[in-house]
Amino acid sequence: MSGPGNAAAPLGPPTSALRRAEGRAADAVGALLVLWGFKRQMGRVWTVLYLSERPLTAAEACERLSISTGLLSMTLADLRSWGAVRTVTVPGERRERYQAEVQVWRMVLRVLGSRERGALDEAVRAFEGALEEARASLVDPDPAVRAAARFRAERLARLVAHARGAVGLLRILTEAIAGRRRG
Amino acid sequence: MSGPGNAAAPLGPPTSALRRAEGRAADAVGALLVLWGFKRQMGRVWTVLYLSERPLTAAEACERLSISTGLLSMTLADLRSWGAVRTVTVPGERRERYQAEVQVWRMVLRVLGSRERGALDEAVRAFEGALEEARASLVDPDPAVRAAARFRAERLARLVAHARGAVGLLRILTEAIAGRRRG
DNA sequence: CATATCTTTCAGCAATCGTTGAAACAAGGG
DNA sequence: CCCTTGTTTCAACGATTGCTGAAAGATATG
Repeated sequence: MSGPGNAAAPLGPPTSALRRAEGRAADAVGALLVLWGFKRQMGRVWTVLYLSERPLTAAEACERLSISTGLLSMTLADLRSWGAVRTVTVPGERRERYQAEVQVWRMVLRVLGSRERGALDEAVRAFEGALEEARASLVDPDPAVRAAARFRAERLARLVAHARGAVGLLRILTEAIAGRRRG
Repeated sequence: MSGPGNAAAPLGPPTSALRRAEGRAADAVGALLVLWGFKRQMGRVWTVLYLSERPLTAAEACERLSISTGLLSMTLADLRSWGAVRTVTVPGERRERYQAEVQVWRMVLRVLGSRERGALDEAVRAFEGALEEARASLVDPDPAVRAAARFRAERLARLVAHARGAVGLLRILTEAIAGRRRG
């Protein structure tokens, strides 16, 4: 009991064009996720699972991606927290297997609907706080300060409006596509 | 000739509630941009300019943000390359002044329309390349390999479709809001 | 052309982030 | 209960990124 592929299912070809294809796709998704402020490995791991016809074990995924089990474990935790990967337990099997969420749009929108939503909410709070402080200067003895306060209050109000607008747009998008079939 | 505020216009209050408000808003925007894979200082610099009733000099911006002129210069280069900041030259003035793009939506969409567009195009190319390689294995002597190739080819095709769909959605969004007034 | 003022570039340091390998932890099976 | 197998956590290290200060590059002025 040592080879990477064992009992349960005949493993794919150890090194081949298919592996290269997997690697390319995985790196492409990884790069996309990095651009969007996520971790590269989240994209790579998800992709390898997505391109597998059956749930993979940790060892298999590590081997295909050339990463340590520690990193894989942490990355899987991230992915599960976004609902991008599910853990599958085969009845008589000891080790767990991991399976990619295949409904891509739904997954992406769920992330937008929570991560971006949270960030935007926080931004709104910050803008509103800043707006409060700016308004406090509307009654400053110095007229120049009052004028500056007016201007900043107006711009801060616009920032609040924009952030609120983005939240609204986000809600529309997520709700619109929430009630659909297929991913 | 040394104080941060000089001739041209009476400078705002050196330290005040308004400055705190600016700082809060700047940090909030910075955090948002980081989340989206940009540099924090891009958000901070843009915000300070956006909240100023007149274009600021480099020295003023550095002072408000507590960053070096070197960093400011690099950040301004980034911002200009995205069209988020304009350089303004006052007639008899030696030093330049910087002014924020105030049409926020337009600005955001221009960025999405180029940065994300480029990244997605690259992803599409990678997926298509991977798909080619997978298809090469469709004629493998080993039936198991052929089956694996079929599965991967199908999934890769979906990835291509999704990426293309995203590009399309992006184009719709940008074109839809490109022909609008206000930012 | 020399000088003064402002901007950009960049080598080097600082801080952050990513990754491994090993230890701790969990969950059966003898 | 111990041993085996599998998973998670985490300290330490390495790579990447961010920032500064100083030097080089511009540009106007005398």
